[in-house]
Amino acid sequence: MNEQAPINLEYSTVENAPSAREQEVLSVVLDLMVEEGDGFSMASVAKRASCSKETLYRWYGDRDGLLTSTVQWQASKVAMPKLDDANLTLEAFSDTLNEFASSWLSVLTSDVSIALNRLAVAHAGNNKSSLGQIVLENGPYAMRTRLLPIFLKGQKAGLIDVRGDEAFRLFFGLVIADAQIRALLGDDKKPTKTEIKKFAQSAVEQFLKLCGSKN
Amino acid sequence: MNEQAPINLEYSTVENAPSAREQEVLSVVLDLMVEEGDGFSMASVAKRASCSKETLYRWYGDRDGLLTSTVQWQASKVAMPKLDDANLTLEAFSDTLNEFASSWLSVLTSDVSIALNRLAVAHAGNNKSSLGQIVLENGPYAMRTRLLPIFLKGQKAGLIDVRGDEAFRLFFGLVIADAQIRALLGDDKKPTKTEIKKFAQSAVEQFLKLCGSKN
DNA sequence: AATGCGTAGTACCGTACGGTACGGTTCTAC
DNA sequence: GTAGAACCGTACCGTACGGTACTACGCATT
Repeated sequence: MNEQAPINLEYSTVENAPSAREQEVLSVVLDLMVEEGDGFSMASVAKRASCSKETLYRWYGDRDGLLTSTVQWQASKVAMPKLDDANLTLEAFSDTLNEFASSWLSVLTSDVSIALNRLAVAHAGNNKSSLGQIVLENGPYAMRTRLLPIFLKGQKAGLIDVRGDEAFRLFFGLVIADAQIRALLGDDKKPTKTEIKKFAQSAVEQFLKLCGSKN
Repeated sequence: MNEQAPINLEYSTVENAPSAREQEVLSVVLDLMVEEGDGFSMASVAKRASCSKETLYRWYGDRDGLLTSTVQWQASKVAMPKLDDANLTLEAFSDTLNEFASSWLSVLTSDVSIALNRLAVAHAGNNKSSLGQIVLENGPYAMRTRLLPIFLKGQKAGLIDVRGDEAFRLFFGLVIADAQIRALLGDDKKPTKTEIKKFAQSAVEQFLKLCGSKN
């Protein structure tokens, strides 16, 4: 999914990590999602992955299970970014936020993330599966979980002054703004690398201006 | 699946306001969208609207035509907010933005809006229809078109100092933040009326703090 | 060599749904 | 009053797809 993973329990144990062959299958599913959205059939997966439908059903139970495994696998692939350490300068704090924001925007506007989020949004609408919840937990919630400690460090270092949940909402808004929903709706004007850099930098500046405890 | 709809010309012209009977049908479609997402069938529409499927196909050509008409009808219902007039005080400007923000957040987190956006996002993924474009134009783009004149007036009155497109992105982010995507993904923690008020007020404050030309 | 497991490939089944056809009824215009 | 259109209700058709069953084959262990 668009973001990283506070690791999925089913895959957090060693023996549940997908094998190489399974990863081939899941990778095919991701490709098909990007190409065709939710419309791809089990047969198309089997054909492109050179496996039988029976195998798909034995491994994943049903279509929803396959989708769920794919989403969780993708979530598990995003690496956890390392935080910065003890004595924190405004410079380092700002840089960390900046890098985080850039990476976040890049991921959210990537083809895979868009396809995954579209799928999750669609499934959240047909009360058919829990993909919406899964993406929600591995997307916005995970980002929040990751950012809060950073904000906390910034606050302890006296660099910002704001409650954590407000800080997250503010940071999300400044960084992402309308980029994600526009991408999901099919806006073809996707931000370029340089625009992303610019957005991120601007967002961090604004964030610090609003939350900075300089005054 | 089906390619082309023999689009009813009466609905493609300007004076295409749906009749009362048609509004009954479209209203049923909206209800079913909220209840079942994209999953409802033409038969279910016909049954609940007490009309025949043949009528649906005669009026709308195909399923996509029905969805398109519904989306456009819903879009046409959103009233244009009136701008404020000539000599502009900071107070009035701020109030206008505040009301706009509240209303915007309310709409975006309403059941109907969520259902429509889910549908549009899903269809933007299955390159099957142009619903994504339609919602994009009647959603973010329309909001932008509506806000830009307001920003311009504020700028001419010396209340803010920022380029229009940047102002829109900033305002969107501050007001909406993660509310819409969370709602689309099925987050059950929808903002209450009072939270919306608070978010809007806070967003406008922050907007003015960042764009205010007082310094 | 024989046995057995896992899987590819494919044929098959049931169902749901988009779209059409048609008989019967109501509304409208002349 | 009558013709014709619109419309309701329903039966029907074709197809696509989820899911299952079955066969054949590769490969390992014995």
